[in-house]
Amino acid sequence: MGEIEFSRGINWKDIGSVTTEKYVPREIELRWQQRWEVDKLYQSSVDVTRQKFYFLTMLPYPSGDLHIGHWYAMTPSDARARYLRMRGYNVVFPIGFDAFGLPAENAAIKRNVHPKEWTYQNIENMRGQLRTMGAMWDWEREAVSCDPDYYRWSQWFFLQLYKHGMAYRKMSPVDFCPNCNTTLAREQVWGDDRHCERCETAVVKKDLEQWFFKITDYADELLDFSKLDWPERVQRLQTNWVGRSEGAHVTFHTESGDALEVFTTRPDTLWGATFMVIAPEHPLVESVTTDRHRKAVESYVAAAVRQTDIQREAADKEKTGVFTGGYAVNPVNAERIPIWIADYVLVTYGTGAIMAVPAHDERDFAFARHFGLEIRPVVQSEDEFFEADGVTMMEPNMHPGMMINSGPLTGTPADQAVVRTIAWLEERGCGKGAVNYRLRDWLISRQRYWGAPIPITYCTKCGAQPVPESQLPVLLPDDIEWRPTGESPLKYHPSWQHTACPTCGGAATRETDTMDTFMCSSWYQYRYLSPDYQDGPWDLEEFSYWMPVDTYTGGIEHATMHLIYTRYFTKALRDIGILDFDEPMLQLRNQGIILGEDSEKMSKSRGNVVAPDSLVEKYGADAVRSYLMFFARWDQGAPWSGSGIEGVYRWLQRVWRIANDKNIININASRAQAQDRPVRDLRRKVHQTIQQVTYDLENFEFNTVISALMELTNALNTARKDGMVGREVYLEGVETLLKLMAPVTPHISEELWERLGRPYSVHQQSWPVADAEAAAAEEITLVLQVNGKVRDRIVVPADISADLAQARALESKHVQRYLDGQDPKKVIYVPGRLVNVVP
RNA sequence: GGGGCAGUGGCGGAAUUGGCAUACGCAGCGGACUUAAAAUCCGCGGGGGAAACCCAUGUGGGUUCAAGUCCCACCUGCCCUACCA
Repeated sequence: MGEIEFSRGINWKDIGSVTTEKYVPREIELRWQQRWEVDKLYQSSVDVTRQKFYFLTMLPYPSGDLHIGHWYAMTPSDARARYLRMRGYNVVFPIGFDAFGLPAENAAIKRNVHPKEWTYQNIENMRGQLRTMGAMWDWEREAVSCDPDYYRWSQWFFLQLYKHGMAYRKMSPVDFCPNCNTTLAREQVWGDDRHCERCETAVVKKDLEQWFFKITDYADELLDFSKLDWPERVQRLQTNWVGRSEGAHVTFHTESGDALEVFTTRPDTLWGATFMVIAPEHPLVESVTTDRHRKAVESYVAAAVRQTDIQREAADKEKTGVFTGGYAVNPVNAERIPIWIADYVLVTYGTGAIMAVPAHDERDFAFARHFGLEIRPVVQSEDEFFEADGVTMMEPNMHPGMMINSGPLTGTPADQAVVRTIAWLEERGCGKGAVNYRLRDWLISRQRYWGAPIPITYCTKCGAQPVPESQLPVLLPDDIEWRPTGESPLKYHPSWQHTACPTCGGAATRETDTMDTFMCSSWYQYRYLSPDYQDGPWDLEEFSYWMPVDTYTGGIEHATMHLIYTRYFTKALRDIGILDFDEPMLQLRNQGIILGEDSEKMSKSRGNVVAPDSLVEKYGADAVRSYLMFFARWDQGAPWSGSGIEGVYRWLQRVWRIANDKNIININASRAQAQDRPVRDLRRKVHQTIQQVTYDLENFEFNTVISALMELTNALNTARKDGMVGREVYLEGVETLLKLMAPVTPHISEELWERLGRPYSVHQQSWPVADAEAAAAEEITLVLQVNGKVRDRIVVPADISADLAQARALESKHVQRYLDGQDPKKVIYVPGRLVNVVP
């Protein structure tokens, strides 16, 4: 190891031009981080004379360790926030923790550490790790969702929703994760095997009394993205999630007179309904079933309910079902059609009952063939020359066509079929146009301890009663035993749930379920602005100045969870009158995912996890930050490369050298001596780089920010060696480079800025403005093509006229060779780029 | 089954409005410095060919003076969704 020491010694002796010490990132980074903090450099405050900018990145969950993915999400966002600050905006860039949730409780069960202790320890640890990034967080605004000061307002919002009829309790079949021992929202159940978003265990259905928010009231409004600059992909995911479909509600009647309503998108096929199917859980199962069929029906229903969704929804599963013995009457033609029960009809969608039109629906067709039911075509497609026939048809006809066999509507052309049928139904009062959504109300009850208690009490006399606002927060008790029973541990606390009814004062019990953590993260962007405010969820002065969020960044995995909930939440608060805008976050951008070096998803079990802490230790935060911006398109992500980071580290060392080099002082004495051409070339590069970096930061194209900065560094390095540009111009270049680097690599920029003797702080400088004249090329290389193929290149003045450019092109020997002495048929001139000669 | 995104050197990627394909970097090769190595610096770098040139952006067509970029079909990979009436 002594050899290394020795080699370091040689370094300074041999390279005469280097007269300063080496770049030791950790040393300068720690020093500047402390200085910025002492100076409160990044503390933001309301200033109505300035244009505000609220820049937000999704708040982290305090898992205990800052992952490289956090860095990837946060440092480019920080760079852009810093850039906007230099552009003169009053920027707020807050941070906090989404601190309630299952992992804390699982740690408690596994390692016998209190969830609270586990969470706060992790937060403390992550605060330290976050500080190493050198981001411009305003720590004064930090909010932690498990603080009573925070969840008090989560509970308060619950009460507001409750009072306005937007929160309700209902018994319903819900998704339950047997591993996490809690119910889940529809949004937290993923994949074709219907697994828990967190632990990947297959969910089961349970009938439970649960609390819901009426997000479905906002289904249509959630489809409106006109006020938002959000990625198409997120818009599409949310649109599909809401799943709006237009059609009609049609009321059939059972023979005993019960109304049996169905939803259909194809009312025009009503005359082709040959049977009905209701879900096994449908309320009419009991009454439509005849005694003769009761036994078969009961066993089918019991089996269906026992099955998981996975089994029921297996795509290639053969259709199953059972006849009830009952019949319904088709309102359009008074026909008597049999009522079946089948699990392909879902009780949770539409009305839980369908009219089956096997001639024009794949599922109904398969079912009808399987059970030998009638198939009656009622639509004849224009391109079908054969007679539609239910006995011979091989597959249902899904194509548009003219209505046939449809009584009074026979002959209606395809483009009017649906509209006219609905009008006809409405006239007769047996149906009406309707819209149905896939979206379901947001289930917020969780049978877990580590969450905000739902502020409701149950009184034997008065029923469910909201906890009075003056009694908030309903505190979580600390002394608790964790038993994964499928019920909230709060239920087993000896005294906590017993309380007095707020209405009659009699004995009452508290709701023991806690709230979904997505409730806490639906409004954190508001609390950040005044986290210590006691008289309301926020300080109106801060709120009205900063809101809404101008730019929001985070992962796309939240498209149909957090991002849909927080939009809903804002709209609900607007309608209650608590705030006055429609959307919480105006611009959204998503980062991609970093994979391990083996191109696999990073995981401890694969052993391919990249630890940011050790990278920072080795290369410094600035190198890690710039590498994360450089190595991939930010919105796409890529596999990590351990050797790649060496490249940006080398770049920073080169910057260090060119800015520190004491020869700067001697780089030719004056502008007079400096050579005109190299001066103009260097200045052009400097101003082109300003244009490029500005454009790229505006557009979230961080990888090309770094390559542009590298190119400028290379140009400065060449200029330094050639020694032909003069001190003044060289320094203009170095200073501009440092300012352009400041958002990306805040520490080294600040250090070198100071070493150049410039006034503190580089982060308080204004963003360089490109001089368009300096950036403009004087000479351009004109590409000469014949028939679109490059044959020659000539250097011409940038402002060359079209005529002259074409003339010069035709003079070229290489062009003439292809012309064979003939006049060209056509000559195309693209100014500043090329001449294409077509012979 | 349905929908979407992507495919460019050995690798990550660039090409902003249809106009020089491969910027920037990694890895590699050659050189300088060194007793040697590391570090650093300089240079080379899609494939074929002696050269003129030819061929290359997943494959095959098309539009155009000109296509990585636009259109059609297909292949591969990834993501979302899934009996949604």
